Amino acid sequence: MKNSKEISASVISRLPRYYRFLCDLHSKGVIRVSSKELASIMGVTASQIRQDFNCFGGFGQQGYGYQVEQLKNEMSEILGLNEIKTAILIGAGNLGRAVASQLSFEDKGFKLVAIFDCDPLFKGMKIRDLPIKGDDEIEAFCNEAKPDMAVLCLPADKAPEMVDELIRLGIRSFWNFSHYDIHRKYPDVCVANVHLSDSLMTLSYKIKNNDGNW
Amino acid sequence: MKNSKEISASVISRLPRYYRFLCDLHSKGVIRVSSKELASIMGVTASQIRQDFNCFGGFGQQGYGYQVEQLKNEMSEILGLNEIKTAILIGAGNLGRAVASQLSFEDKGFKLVAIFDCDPLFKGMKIRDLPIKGDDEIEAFCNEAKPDMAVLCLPADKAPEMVDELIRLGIRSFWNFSHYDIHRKYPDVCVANVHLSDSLMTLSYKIKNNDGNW
DNA sequence: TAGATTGTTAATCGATTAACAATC
DNA sequence: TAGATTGTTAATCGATTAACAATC
Repeated sequence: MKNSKEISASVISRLPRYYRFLCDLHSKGVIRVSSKELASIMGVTASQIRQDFNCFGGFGQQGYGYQVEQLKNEMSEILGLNEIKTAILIGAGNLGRAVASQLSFEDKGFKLVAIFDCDPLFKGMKIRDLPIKGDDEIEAFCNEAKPDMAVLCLPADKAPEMVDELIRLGIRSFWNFSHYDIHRKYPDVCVANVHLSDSLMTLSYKIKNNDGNW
Repeated sequence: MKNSKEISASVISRLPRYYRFLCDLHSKGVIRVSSKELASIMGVTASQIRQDFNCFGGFGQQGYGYQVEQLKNEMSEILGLNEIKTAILIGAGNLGRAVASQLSFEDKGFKLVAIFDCDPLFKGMKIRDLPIKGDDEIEAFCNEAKPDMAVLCLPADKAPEMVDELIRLGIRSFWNFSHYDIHRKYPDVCVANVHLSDSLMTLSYKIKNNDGNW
C-alpha cells in the first residue's frame, strides 16, 4: 500500500460505498468483476474506480479484472474494519438510543462498550445489554477501559465541555452528531461529523430548485 | 437571484452551515459582518464566502460588509425554509422515532404530518402527538393529504418496493436513511441521502491512518 | 476624501475523465 | 497469439484561492 497520507478526502469518502457493493457482489457469489462492470453497477466511471483503487496499490489483473472476495478484503483492511476499536456513547436520548440499537458497530470496526447520560432518569436502563451509566462515571470508566472513540449524541450546548473532558481522559476520535466543531479546538483529533439538520435543509433547497419537478 | 440551475453541489452543501452561523451571530445581536470576519469564525476563506454568496446575487455593501439579519433571511429564502413542505415518516423503528422526535422539522422547511410502520406492534403509539399508522393506510393518506416528502427509515430490503409505491402516490422527494439508491431508478426525484454506516467506516479509516495520533 | 470591503475576473490547484501502453 | 482489462500518464474539467478594480 502506498503512503496513505496523500489520499484525498474525495477518495476516502467513496471507500465505504465500494466496500458495500463488493460485499453485495460477494454474497451473490460473484467471483470476478471488471472496473467497467463495477462502474456500471455503481453509476460511476471505470476510470475513477481504477484511479481510486490504485491509490492503495494495484490489486487487479490485467486482462482479467478484480477478484471480488480479495478486493472486498482489501477494502476492509484499508478501512480498518478488522481492527476493532472500543467506543462509548455520550447521550442516551432518542438519537443516541437509535444509533446504539440500530447500527451494528462491530461490522464497521467498532465495539460499543458503554453508554452515558447526564439524566438520572435513564439510570439503570439498558440498550443491547449495555446499562446506561451516569455522567459521573465517565472518568472512572475511561481510566479503566481506555475507550478509543466517543459517539456524541448530546445537545450542542453541552458538547464543548464534554469534549474537553473526554480529550483530557485520552479519547482521540469522535463520531459527532452535535453541531459543535471539534476540529476548531482540537485539529489533531479524528472526527466524522453527521449533521442531520444540514442534510434536511439541503433537501429543502433541492426541492425548491427542482424546476417544479416534484 | 441568478439562475440557480447552475449552482454546484459543493456550494449547496455549504449553505446550511452559513445559515447556522448567521443565525448564531444574529441571536448574539451582531448587526454586520465582513466576509473576512465570517471566514475567520467559520474556518474557511473569505474568497470562498464571497464567491458562494455571489452565486445568488450580491447582498453585501462595498466598504461595509454584510447585514447579518438580511443575509440570514436571504439564506433562509434560498434554502426554501419558509415554504413549509409536508413530510411523512416511513418506519417507526429506533432511527425513525429518533428522527421524528429529536429533529425540529419546522425550522428546516418541513412539517411532519404522519408516521407509518408495517409492524402492528406500533399501532396506536404516538410520537409528538402523531399516531403511528399501519402501512395499509399509506395510500389513502397520500391521496387525501398529498404529502411532499417521505423520510425513509426502513430496512434496505423493503425500500425499493416502498419507493415504487410512494412515487406512484405522487411523492417526489425523499430523505433517505436506507442504502437503497433511489436516483438509480428515479433520476428526476429529489433525494438527500444519510448513510450513517458509511460515516462510521470513514471514521475507522481516519483512525487507522492518523499516524498513531489517537 | 481615505479606508474598507465587496463583486468579479484571473490564476492556481485538485479531481475527474480519457487515452493508451503494459501485460495477463 | 488475440482479446481484454488493468495501471498510469495526459487532458480536461471544475472548484478554490488570489488579486484588484469598483464603490460604499
